[in-house]
Amino acid sequence: MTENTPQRRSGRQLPTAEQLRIWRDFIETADALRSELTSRLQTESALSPGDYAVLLALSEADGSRMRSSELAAGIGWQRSRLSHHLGRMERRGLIRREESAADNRGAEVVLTPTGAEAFRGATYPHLRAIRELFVDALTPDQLAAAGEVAVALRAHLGPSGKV
Amino acid sequence: MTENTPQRRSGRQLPTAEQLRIWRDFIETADALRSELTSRLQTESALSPGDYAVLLALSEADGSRMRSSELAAGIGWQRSRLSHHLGRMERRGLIRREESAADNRGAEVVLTPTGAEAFRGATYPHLRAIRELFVDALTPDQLAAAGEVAVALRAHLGPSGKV
DNA sequence: ACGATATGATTGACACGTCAATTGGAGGAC
DNA sequence: GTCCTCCAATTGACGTGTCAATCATATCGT
Repeated sequence: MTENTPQRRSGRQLPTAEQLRIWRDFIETADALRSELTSRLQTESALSPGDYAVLLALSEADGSRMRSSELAAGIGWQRSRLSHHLGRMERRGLIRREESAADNRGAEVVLTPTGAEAFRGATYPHLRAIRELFVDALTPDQLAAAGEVAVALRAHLGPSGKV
Repeated sequence: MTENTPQRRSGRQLPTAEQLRIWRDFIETADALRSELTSRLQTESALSPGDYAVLLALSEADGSRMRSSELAAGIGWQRSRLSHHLGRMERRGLIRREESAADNRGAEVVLTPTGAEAFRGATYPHLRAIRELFVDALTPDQLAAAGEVAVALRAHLGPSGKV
């Protein structure tokens, strides 16, 4: 337990030390990246990644409005998460909630001018940050490889239907 | 804004649609992976990734005890985060806090038998899950590529010293 | 029409994370 | 010894995320 006993690589089920190192590099780097991007978005635009995802979906939506459940599905969130988040965004004036005409249970989420403005201001710096922190860090080959790795992982993960 | 206007690729600063797709695949997959692993750890061992990190560091420490600030540095957390987390773990009996003999300001974090037991029970399933979800999903080449991508991203990100 | 059930959305409780402010001892200058 | 400053750690406020429970409306079967 305390020594690095030579692995019986006869092939039971545990990753080797090298595989584990790669795993940690991978997941920690992804985290560091997400965290840096979050911090830039926050300081440059006063938006969280969640805010950005919601505003992006809304600004692409017909009439800048969506049914709450469609929005949740579109960005892959649980309804409960969206509901909490919309509450916070509504307090800040980024969105507004209206009753749905078609279904009295439903709610429609509407982009406010304030929200649209915040999104416009955030888009360019955000995309630039992605380019700086991700795209520019990799060679074209590495970028392609990253894409393939992601696809392979997702395929192995997702047959059960997760997103 | 609503049409996909042909990008002036004359090379300003924004990622192309393809680069953006890879970025999203990458970051969302990493998230999905983290989330699935978290969920397994939780259901199989009733531990969060944070708990696991703390218990791992403590169980490797001399005497199963560490100064709080060393622990924070070891797992790369802010002190405040650790403090909050230790509070929750202490309530569950996984660790204990003692005053440091050497420095009356300091605190020592001690692994309890309960905590040691929880960690023992969690280790094997957790490593197996990493193998199943990550290692087994990739060809050896892809695994190596994932490692290189992580290193390149970190290098580009970290010269300033982030972790 | 009416009761059972399904669905859209919200709520409450709680874990987790960050930031800023605070507490209280350590250590140096004098 | 007395300040002043530094440092370890905690605390409070608040945003974020999950899970389970709740509420109200729709909808289906009869």
